Amino acid sequence: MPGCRLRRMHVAKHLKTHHVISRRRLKEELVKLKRAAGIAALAKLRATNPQPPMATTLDLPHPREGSSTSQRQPCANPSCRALAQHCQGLEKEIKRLGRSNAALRFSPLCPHSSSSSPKSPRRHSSSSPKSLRRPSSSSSSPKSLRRSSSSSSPKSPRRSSSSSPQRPSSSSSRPPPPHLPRRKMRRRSSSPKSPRRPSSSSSRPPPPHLPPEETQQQQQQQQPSSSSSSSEEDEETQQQQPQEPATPKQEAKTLSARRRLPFTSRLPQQSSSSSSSSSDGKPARSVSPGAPAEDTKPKLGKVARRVHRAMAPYFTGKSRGSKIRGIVLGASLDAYVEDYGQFIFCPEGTAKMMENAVSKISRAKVFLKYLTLGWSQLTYWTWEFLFNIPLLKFYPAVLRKVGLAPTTISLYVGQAISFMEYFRDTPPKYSRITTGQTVVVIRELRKLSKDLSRTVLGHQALIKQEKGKRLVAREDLARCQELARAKIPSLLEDIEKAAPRDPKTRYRFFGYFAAYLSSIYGHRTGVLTRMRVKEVRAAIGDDTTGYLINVLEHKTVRKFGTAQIYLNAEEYGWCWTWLRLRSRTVPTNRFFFIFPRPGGGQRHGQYFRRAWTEMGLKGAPSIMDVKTAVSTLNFESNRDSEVRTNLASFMCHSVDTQDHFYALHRNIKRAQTIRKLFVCLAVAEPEQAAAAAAGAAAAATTQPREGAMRMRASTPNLPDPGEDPGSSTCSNRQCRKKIKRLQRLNAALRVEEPCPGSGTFGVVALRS
DNA sequence: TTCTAACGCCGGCTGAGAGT
DNA sequence: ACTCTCAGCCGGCGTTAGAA
Repeated sequence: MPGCRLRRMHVAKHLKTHHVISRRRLKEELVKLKRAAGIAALAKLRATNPQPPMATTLDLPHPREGSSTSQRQPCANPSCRALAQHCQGLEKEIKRLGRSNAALRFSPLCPHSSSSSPKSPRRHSSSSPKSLRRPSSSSSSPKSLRRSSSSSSPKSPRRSSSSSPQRPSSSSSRPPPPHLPRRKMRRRSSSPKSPRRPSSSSSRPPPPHLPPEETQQQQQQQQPSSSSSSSEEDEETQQQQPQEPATPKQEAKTLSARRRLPFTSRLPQQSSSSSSSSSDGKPARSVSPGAPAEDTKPKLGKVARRVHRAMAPYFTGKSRGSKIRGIVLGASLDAYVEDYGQFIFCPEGTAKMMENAVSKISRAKVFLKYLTLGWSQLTYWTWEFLFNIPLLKFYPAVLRKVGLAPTTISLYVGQAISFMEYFRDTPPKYSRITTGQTVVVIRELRKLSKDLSRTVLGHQALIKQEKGKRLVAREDLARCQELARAKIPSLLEDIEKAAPRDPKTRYRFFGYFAAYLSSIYGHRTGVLTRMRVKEVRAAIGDDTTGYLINVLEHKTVRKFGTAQIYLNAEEYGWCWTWLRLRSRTVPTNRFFFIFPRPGGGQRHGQYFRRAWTEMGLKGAPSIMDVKTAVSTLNFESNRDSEVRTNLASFMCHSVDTQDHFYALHRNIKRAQTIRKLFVCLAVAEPEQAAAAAAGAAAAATTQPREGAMRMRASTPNLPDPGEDPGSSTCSNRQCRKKIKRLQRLNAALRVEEPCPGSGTFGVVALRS
């Protein structure tokens, strides 16, 4: 007040002492002071660089305002500045849309401009009322958000879009938000020939997320869409295109992709028709149901297709990696994901584990990106987008559609669960999603994961089947050993003759040495690449007994202890020669094999393949293929379970694992033998059938699982299938009889007679 | 009938090879 | 450098059988 220099806390009380001013003036002054205090508080808050960034721009100089605000300094927070710019863009967009809306409202082609009244019926599932709560707008305060959500009845939930923040959600003057359910109702109620309403759709803001009821309905309505619906949808998506929330610069690279986001995309088959229909305002031409090429592909719901189109750009291109890593979710989400990354990051882990952690973060980003599709970026910070169960259900389907293998899809879902659990335990400060909702999301993801596991099992079987096609032959393994043994000494000589740091000869030696050791022991690549110099130097033994190298760092060290490599004197001599030459290469680490990066697994594999080809052996197997071959030979050659176990253990995996993943002994030959036994069971005399059953049991034990072994252990009278049945000294008469029968049957089956008919072989064999 | 230990299956999760 | 995908252990949980 003029003349008043008093500074005290209770200004309102003090002003009452100024009896000369009117009540009205007093009120005005108080409002001014409150506003100034509020703006000062906002500026103070902005200075702290808050996360999530402030939605209000009240304390910032506004371009349209005059000197009153221009005196204030612009915010130093980059997120706030970006936000302010974004808001400006949106305001422009609103203006532009307002103009086009006004133009269309008075257009003669818009007979339904009045039909967009809020009274139009809407259908909404009431299964998840919380999910129907929509964040209202970008610049609306949290209060307004709550108001809009609470004011809208469950039956008519609505969200004002990011592009029209000023519009009150209950305003009857504006066109209603484009609720797809309503659209569906319209479709049902109107005849297929009814003209569509470009005005309402064009002026409508885009739906910020996929409404659950739509996804459900669309899931149910998988049949080819009618011409009107498809064109309508198409037109709407086209018109909503410019209203997609802005994304940071990294996403600008995928701008073209973003333009194909759900609700912003055109269906490929419909693009031409849509443009024509929207231009002349007539219903689009019908699309032949059989015409689309997509009919031949695995079917996805409409929503899933759209989401797939939005997600696909992140999974395309030569390098699979870089795209999903570059996903930007906005300041609030990115900050949270960063925290999550710090949580899963293992500082003590290997380089590989760190890589895996990076991938895991990226997958969490994919999950978030997926759920945020269609939402305004300015409302991400509420995290309400997470609670979208119907959309969640499409997650595996969309991942499958972008070309991920079942195992990877399972991993994606599993890591989404991990992320959600972290979210449940550490909810972001401003999250509006309740713990109950988080639990529901996790439960849903677990269900998805469980359903996927069935597919994964089938996939694993297929993978193993594929491996069978490229199984390395026993002869090739033997030849590999022979050739590598002959070549390695000369390679070492070459290294000695070559320039000190010449990598060419060195890598050839690595390849041959890896081939040699792998073809003998079938170790994983990691055992060789992680073998340290000191471990080779510390090998146990001497020239007469040979040398044993214990490799400490490998994948299954916890279960099987050190991986062992036994070398004879000559082989160990190669190692010493290499260690002598190794120092000339200026090694950067303490591993026996030197690669640019510690480990260097993939390079090792390349050198191995190169050596394999140089030796003139068949195919181009990986080291894992050789491991598979060695495992298979173990199963085929060793019927003694103890020997098998020992060999498997030396390869640092269990017999079960070997049986499950590696050993390809369940081949056609074995199946043929078993079939013969079945045929015998069917056609032979009861006595012979019993013997055949015993034989079948023996044949089946070529895949001895632990259970089977236990079973045998509990029935000591039965001979081991590997040993000669006749050698059994069982005192049981019945048993001896049985064994003799078995002997006869085995002898009969050994007669390799052609089997022209499916059922005749057994008979012929038995007769013989 | 209930409790408990043993056993085996299967899901979860991590490590690592392969590919780009 | 990063991701995809396969490999493979670990632990939870259901089942079974023996003991109380």
